[in-house]
Amino acid sequence: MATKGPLISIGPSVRALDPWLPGNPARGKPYQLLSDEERAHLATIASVVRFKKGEVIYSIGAPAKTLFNIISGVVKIYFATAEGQESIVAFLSAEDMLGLATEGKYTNSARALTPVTAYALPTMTLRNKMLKNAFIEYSIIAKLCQDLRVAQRHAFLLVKKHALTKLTMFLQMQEHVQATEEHPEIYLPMDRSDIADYVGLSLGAVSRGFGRLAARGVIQLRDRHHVKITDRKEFEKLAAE
Amino acid sequence: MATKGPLISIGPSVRALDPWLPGNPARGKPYQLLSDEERAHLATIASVVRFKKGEVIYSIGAPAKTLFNIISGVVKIYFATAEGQESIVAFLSAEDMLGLATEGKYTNSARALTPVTAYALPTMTLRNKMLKNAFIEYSIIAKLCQDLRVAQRHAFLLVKKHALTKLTMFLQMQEHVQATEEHPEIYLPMDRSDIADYVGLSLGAVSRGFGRLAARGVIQLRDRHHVKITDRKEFEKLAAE
DNA sequence: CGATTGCTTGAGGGCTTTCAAGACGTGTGG
DNA sequence: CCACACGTCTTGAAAGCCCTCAAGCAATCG
Repeated sequence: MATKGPLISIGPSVRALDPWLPGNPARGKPYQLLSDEERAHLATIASVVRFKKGEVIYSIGAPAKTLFNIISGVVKIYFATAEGQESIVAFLSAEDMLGLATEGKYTNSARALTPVTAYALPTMTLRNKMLKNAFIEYSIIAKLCQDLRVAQRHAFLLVKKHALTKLTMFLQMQEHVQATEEHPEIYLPMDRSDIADYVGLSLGAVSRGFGRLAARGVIQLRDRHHVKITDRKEFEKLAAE
Repeated sequence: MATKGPLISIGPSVRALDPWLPGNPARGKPYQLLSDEERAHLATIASVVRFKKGEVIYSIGAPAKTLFNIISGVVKIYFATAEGQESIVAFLSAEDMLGLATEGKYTNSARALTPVTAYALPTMTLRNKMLKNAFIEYSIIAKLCQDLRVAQRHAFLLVKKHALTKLTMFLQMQEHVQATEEHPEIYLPMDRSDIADYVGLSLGAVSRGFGRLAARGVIQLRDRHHVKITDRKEFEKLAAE
């Protein structure tokens, strides 16, 4: 975070892989698609907003006046059914965009899981900018392709039948997004209930699942939010079902 | 299909809802985002290709030299695990785009479920065109937002626990995409096995599920590929879980 | 018209879900 | 700083649903 501070302060950040260009500067890792000038340009129409832990950022159906670009913190995107059940679509963090809309209305809801700082971009201003600046658009296309792949992987996870497979795949995804390797511990900002809603299990099954993984020596739980993988071989095997 | 023929012959088609513009010419239905000139322009770099029923259109990991835009027919997009299990990501038909890639490699596989006709657009040419033409890009952004919403709805379906809920939601989605109302029958081009792979059930559970729905009088099966909803109330209730 | 593929239906087993009670942790107020 | 109270998590037992395996049946294709 601290190392990214100065970079992010330039303006909104869109980090992704180019859908079509083979090979890239960062050897397989998402990289910044916007130039410093473009980011500074976007910064002129953006404002910085903050949300407290647990605060609702926007609700499904509300007028989508704003597109958000996360600077720091973690956000969950979710659907809420009338019966109070909620299905979590994604967990987003720094450099992700949120505020997916259709015809000017948000198509899902968002809530801060930790204190969140973000750029708020007025959609209509942004839309006008985009229609004149192909580079900004291209970066958004790349990001959307990325989001689509993540969503497909999520669906792939949800199809799995065994709780341990779902959980290990979930941990894989979290580990992957926290690209800070050399840091052998995975941080889980969300609570058990959120994990359950994301992987499609009951709260109890998630709890039992972590317990079984720990008992087998596959993972180690420092506390409820910090996991370390202690048997990589078995871990990968479970994730591959 | 026949009615769309002449329109489509103009060139590639991108039909979607504008993410941010509230209200639209077609009152809530996806509409053509490209002008006739832009479509004709894209047609100059596109070629028309055909695939037989069951034919593989592209495979995961292969160089993504082509982006496809379906003219007619139905395609399934899927992941295949090493163990032969496959998870279906989406069913696509006329006016949809396929060929999602990352760094020049396809990130999933595609197969024709029916005979398919499509425009083939060379990705590198298209990429260059896009970086110069913001309107083409904007239409692709709108389409990607649409795809993302569909993917999220798919995930929402996959979380459901009961077979009947999954099946009725699936039928709802099919009914919705075949916007040809006044036509009280839903056409299912895919086989039971594909449905199973899409909704995350076993083949047997899908078969039993359709059987139970028919027995309850909720649906009526003319044959394996044609369903009619006979009890809308109960149908909606099941879909809402 | 025959053969292959896809679909239906059956029975048993396993895993997760539910429902519920108790342990843990955290945050607040005294 | 401690104690309490609330929310979160863990753990337990019974029940339900779907999965697996398998055999018989329909439908499609050559």
